Amino acid sequence: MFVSTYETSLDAKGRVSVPAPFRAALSGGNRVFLWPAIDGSGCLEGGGDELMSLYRQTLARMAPNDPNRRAFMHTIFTRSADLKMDDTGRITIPPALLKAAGIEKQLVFAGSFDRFHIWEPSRFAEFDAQMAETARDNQDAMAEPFQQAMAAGGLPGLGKAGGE
Amino acid sequence: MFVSTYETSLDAKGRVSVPAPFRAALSGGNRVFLWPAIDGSGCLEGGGDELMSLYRQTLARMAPNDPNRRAFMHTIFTRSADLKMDDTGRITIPPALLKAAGIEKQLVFAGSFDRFHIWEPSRFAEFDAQMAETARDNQDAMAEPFQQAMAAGGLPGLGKAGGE
DNA sequence: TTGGTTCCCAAGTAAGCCCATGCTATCCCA
DNA sequence: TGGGATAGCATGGGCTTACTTGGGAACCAA
Repeated sequence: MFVSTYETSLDAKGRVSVPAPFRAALSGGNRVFLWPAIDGSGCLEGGGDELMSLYRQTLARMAPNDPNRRAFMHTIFTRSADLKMDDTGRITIPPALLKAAGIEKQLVFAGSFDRFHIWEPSRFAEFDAQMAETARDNQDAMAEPFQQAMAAGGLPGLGKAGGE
Repeated sequence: MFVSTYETSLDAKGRVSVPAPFRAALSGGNRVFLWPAIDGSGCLEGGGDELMSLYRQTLARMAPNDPNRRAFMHTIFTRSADLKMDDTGRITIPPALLKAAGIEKQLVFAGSFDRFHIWEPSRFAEFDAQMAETARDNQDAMAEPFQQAMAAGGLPGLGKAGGE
C-alpha cells in the first residue's frame, strides 16, 4: 500500500531513489511503470507489476472496437515508461516525463493507496491545498460509504460487534 | 509487452533499429510484420510471430464465405511486409509503407501492449494529444472495467481479499 | 558491370550495474 | 533517560556492458 509523501531530488545523473516504503509496496518487484496522469493534473502516475496487470485485465474487459479502449491503451501503455530499479532502488525518469510534470530537480513522491504520484513540489503544494479544501467541504460524500464499510467489516480495532 | 515510445530515424541506407525493449517483447524471434493500420489513422501497425499467429486463429474462426474475412485477410496479410531483423536488430521498411505513413527520416515507435505502431512524428504528436483528451474526458468508461478487474484479481499490494 | 541487399565488423555513447561512503533512525544497554 | 552501537537507507562515483549507428565487404539480380 502506497502511503505518505516523500520529497527528494534527482542526483547528478538524473536518478531518484524510490522511497523505501514504496519499494516495499511494490512487493519485491523491481519494475516501475510511470506515465503522465490521465486526469491532466500535471503529475506522473506510477505503479508496479501488479497495477499494470490490473490494467491489462481492464483492457481485456473493454470491447476491442471501443474508441475509449484505444485512448486508454495509449495513455497508459504507450505514454508510460517501463523502468527498472537498480540495486539501491533508484530509477531514471525519462526527460519527456520530467518535462510533462515540470520537474527539474526537486520532486515529491505521493502515495495513493494502490499507486503513487510524482509531483513537482510547487504543483504538489497547490494540489494538496485544493484536495484538503474539497475534502473538508464534502465530508458527507465519505460518510455513507464509510458507514457501509464499517457495517460490513466491523469497527477497526474493536471487532465486528464493536465490543471491548 | 510493448510499452513506451521511442523516437529514432532511418539511416542512410534506410534502416531502423527496432528499440531493444521491443525486440525483447518479440520474445527472441527476428521476424517482424508491418502493415498500414486498419483503422486508417495513418500509421503502421506491427508485431511478431505471436501476434500473427493470433490473427491466423482469428481467420480460422471466421466463416470461409464471410466477405469480411476476405477484407480482413487482405488488410493484415496481403498488405503486410514480412521483415527480418538483422544481427543488430534493424529492419528496412519498404518504401510503400513509409509513404503510406508519411515517414521520411524521423519516426516514432509506439508500444501498444500486444503490438506496436510506427508513426511520422508530427502525426504522432497530433494523435497523442487527441488520445490524451479522449481519455481525460472519458475516465468513467475505464473506471468500471478497472473496478471489475480489481474485484476479480485483488488490489495491488493487498492480495485478493484486500486485507492487511 | 551496376545497383541494390544482406551480412558483418567496428566504434562511440549511453545506460545499467556494482561498490563505497555518510547519514539517520532505531534499538539496546547502562 | 541518555548514550553508544548498528542496520538500513540515500547518495555519489566508477566501471562494464550492451545498444545504436555508421560504414565496408560479399552476394544476388538486372
